[in-house]
Amino acid sequence: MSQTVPSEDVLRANGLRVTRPRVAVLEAVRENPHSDTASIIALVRERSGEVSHQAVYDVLRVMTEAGLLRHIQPSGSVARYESRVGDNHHHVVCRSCGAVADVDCVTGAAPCMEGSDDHGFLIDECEVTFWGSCPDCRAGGPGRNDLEEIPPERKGTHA
Amino acid sequence: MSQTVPSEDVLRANGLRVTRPRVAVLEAVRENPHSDTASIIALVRERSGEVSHQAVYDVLRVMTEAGLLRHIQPSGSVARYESRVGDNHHHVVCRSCGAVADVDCVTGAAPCMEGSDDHGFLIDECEVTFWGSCPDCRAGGPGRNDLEEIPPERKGTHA
DNA sequence: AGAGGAGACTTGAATCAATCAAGAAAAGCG
DNA sequence: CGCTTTTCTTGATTGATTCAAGTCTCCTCT
Repeated sequence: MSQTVPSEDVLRANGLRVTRPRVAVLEAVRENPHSDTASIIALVRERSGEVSHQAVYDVLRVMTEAGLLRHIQPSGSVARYESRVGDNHHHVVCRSCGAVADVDCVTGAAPCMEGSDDHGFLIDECEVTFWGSCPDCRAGGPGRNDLEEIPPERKGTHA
Repeated sequence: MSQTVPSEDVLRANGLRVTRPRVAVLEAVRENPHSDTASIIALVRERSGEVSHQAVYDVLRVMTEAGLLRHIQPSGSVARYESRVGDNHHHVVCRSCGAVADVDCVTGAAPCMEGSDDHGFLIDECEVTFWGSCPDCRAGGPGRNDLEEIPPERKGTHA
């Protein structure tokens, strides 16, 4: 896996300068996929001492534009980042605690591009988000955060 | 279509009190699908005189919980609402101007529920967002807003 | 029809993610 | 080794959304 390539090399290979904040952000996201910005800032500071929040925002934007990171933002959530890019995967989000997990899309190569009328849009990406409850929340288990229950806006869609 | 049912009746039928702000919000969203909250506030005030922004937020939340409205929020966008609920439709969003259009999902009844490993999540909804450019933006036409080009975070997904 | 009470609205302040701006620091080049 | 450009820091600001307290009004029950 490319996960073993040192972050410094990844940065250089993508034409990005190697700085302490950048290395720290990349490693934080690699090790903690789907983290939000606040968590990433905390992780970066643990790892690398004081770094301004602005630097983290800048780094996340630059690395996302470079294709090193992917930015996701389920409804009602703040921005989250992951280092798994370039493949064909989607996400499942827990309505109760906001937990996110990856879902490979196995239904053929382009299952969702078969939508009917595209209204003349030129489509380049299909993003799929599954909503439900995670194992911990269903069990009322330890992983359950005391977030407000996120209302299922329209249950039964596709089910 | 149910579009012809008076908004007052729709509210009553769903156990919601009939008030001036509620009627105005429902009609505004019916006539302007995919509007954001600020636009809805403006439309409501045109239609019905001064109404507090808080009232509009409250009404939108209550009507969404009641299943009368659906709330969508593509990455990087503010909350948007539509009155088309209960069916199996998705959205295509323009990266340049943010325009949203409806897309029926015709690939069988539950095309996207066939994701592989669901990590133990109990899934109740599958939300699909297509990203691309709308006809106006491709033409550089009059519909083009001067929004910053939203970077395609990972082009080619599913295409 | 009128009163009571729960629910809805208004006003005004607060929160919080995210962005903007200007100057200081440092990465990488020659 | 110094220069130039990019990046980082500091501090302020924006803007959507939420919170809180008080007033109003829709609906029901008599």
